[in-house]
Amino acid sequence: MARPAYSSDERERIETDIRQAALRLFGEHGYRNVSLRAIGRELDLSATALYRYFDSKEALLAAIRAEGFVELKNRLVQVQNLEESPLAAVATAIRVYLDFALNSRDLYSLMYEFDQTEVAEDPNVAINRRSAFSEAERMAEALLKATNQPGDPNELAHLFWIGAHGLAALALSHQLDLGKHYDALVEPLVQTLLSRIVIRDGEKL
Amino acid sequence: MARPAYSSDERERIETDIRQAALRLFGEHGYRNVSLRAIGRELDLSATALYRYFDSKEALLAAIRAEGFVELKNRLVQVQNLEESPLAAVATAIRVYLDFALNSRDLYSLMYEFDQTEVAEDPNVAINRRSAFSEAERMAEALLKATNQPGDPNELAHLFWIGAHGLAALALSHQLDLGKHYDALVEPLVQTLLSRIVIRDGEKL
DNA sequence: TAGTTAAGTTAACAGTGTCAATATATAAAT
DNA sequence: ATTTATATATTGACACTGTTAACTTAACTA
Repeated sequence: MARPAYSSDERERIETDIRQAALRLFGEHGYRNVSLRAIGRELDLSATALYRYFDSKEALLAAIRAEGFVELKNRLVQVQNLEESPLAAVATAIRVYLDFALNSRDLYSLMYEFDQTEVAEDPNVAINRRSAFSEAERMAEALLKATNQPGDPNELAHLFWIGAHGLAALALSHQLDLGKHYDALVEPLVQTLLSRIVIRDGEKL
Repeated sequence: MARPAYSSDERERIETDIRQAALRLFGEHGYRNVSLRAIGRELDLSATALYRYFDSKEALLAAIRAEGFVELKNRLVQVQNLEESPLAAVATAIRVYLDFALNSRDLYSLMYEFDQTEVAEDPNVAINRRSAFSEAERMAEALLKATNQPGDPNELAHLFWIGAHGLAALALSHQLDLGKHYDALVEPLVQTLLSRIVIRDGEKL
């Protein structure tokens, strides 16, 4: 009996290489215009070899999406670990979210692309997306608790997410030059979102 | 010398038919999965005949996008004509925007899809998009004037747009079930956005 | 009637995602 | 050491894609 020629680590490494090469090419030329053959060429593999790692081109895209939400979640977790007050955490998180969207715009675009064959989202993507969002909920919950106010953490988290994503999406679809209007828009947006929370005297933003 | 066999009206009609058939198919199966042959089949035309009306499949998509922004602008204009107070106009406009996004979700998705070959947007799309946005600016300006407050109408309009689009985008990418949370989310969002404006006593929303 | 030309078709091209058949190499079993 | 099993990868093929060039058709004017 034969055993796998590749160790689990090696396999994972190749899988990651494929994801990264694909992400770069998708970002450069657009998902539609990147062929599996082109991805394979980048890694000295044939197009069909990719099928050992992903069921289809669409599945490869889903894997990239899923990993993007993991990365986003990690950054949001880190914010909570570093920031002390819940209020500061939320304000920083919104900036971190925007940095992620704008600096990894290829990845972020793929994560939120609407144009999917099926209305149903890839299950793995959905899980990781919810996992990232739950960090926003945790922050909202902490904020409500700290300010001693009633309110639904889920609803508040949605408001934050809506604001951050709305800003990012407009910036990415050429509707907004964030480089130019960053301070003029991000500040008021954060302030507006936080205005729903009564800030205690002396609390620092 | 021969003259066009089709009148200008007839040509425009066919062009519209193509756009509509393409939009429907794109919505059903996704842009990537709809071939020009499939669009032609729908209209009893060969795929190549479409090239008499659009330079490429991408140009057909751009035409659909452009027309979407015209429709959106028209609805925003209508809101201003019907609503009396600037405050009511803004609140209604946000709901109209969301209705448009959710009821014409295929069209709206195409309008805001990130995945474009070129970073440069189609010029015609850009013009119509700005034209729609300028209606939001007009409303913001009227609102500031009516409440007798300082502030940049452009910045305020951006905040409205960010909120509306952020909400719509999350709803469209499966992150939000607006049918379930419409009241719970749209109301607070509108309130939050309007909280930047000091509302005079007795003014009706 | 002849000439001009927009509208549409057909045939072909290079390139696509994907699958079946095949080769290659490595680890275990004999 | 040789055989055997099997994960990995390649090759060749399939139906289909967007697009172009060459061609046909039909309607208008001169």
